[in-house]
Amino acid sequence: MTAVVPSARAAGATCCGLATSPVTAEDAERLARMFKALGDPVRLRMAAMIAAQPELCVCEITPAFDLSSGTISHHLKTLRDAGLVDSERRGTYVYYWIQPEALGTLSALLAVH
Amino acid sequence: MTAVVPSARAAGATCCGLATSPVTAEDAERLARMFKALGDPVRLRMAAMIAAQPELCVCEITPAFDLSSGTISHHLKTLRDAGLVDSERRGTYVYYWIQPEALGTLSALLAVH
DNA sequence: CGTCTATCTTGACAGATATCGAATCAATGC
DNA sequence: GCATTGATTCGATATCTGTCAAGATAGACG
Repeated sequence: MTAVVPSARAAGATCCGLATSPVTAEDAERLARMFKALGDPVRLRMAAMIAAQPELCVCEITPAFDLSSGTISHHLKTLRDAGLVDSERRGTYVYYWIQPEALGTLSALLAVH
Repeated sequence: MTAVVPSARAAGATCCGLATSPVTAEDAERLARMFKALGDPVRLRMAAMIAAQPELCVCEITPAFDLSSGTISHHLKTLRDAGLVDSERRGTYVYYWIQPEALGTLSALLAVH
């Protein structure tokens, strides 16, 4: 509770996509699920790793964390269920990649304008 | 697990700020807390309401939800602790406003480029 | 000061979540 | 077919979270 008055507030301006998008109760459910998926440090780092490559094998994600393979799978499923990534098995390995549209939706929602 | 190959993947390109930002374990903690704060439908709608106004009285937020005032306070505190909003008491009422820089940080992180 | 109103805090609790280890499933290769 | 390796699913558990009801605070105003 600082006493500082942010510029956007002083200017009387609204700040971002959030302000103008129709965030109905249903929209909120779907969007909140995406934000929630990014709302865990492990999943956020996973998403960052995946976003940095065209696609990434689970076998490369697993050793980057000090977690059981079951837990890794669980987190990846959460990201996939939220629509932030998609995956495909190719032979022995499973590959994950980012869904840029989903990230773009969230980015636009938060973008200051 | 669709068989569709997203364009960004086919192009072999990375997709967003997430891909290039140094998301260390500490960064991830702080950023994940912000995403987590938006990861609840009630809080996301609250943030949207607040973002749509220069500032907003709790007395206007409360009646928009079918929740006890205690729960409303709890959610607002979560948003404030994450750095997404700030607040100030002015006489009888408490006003909340958005912290645009925080939203901007998250937006940039997800922005496709 | 006492009371009323708005907001926040506390205590309790049901339901969700992160995690592990074990079991299962999918491909590969012998 | 069987054993091996990579990944997911399942069962159990400890912790976290959203919620309410009740109590505590902060101002406003007689």
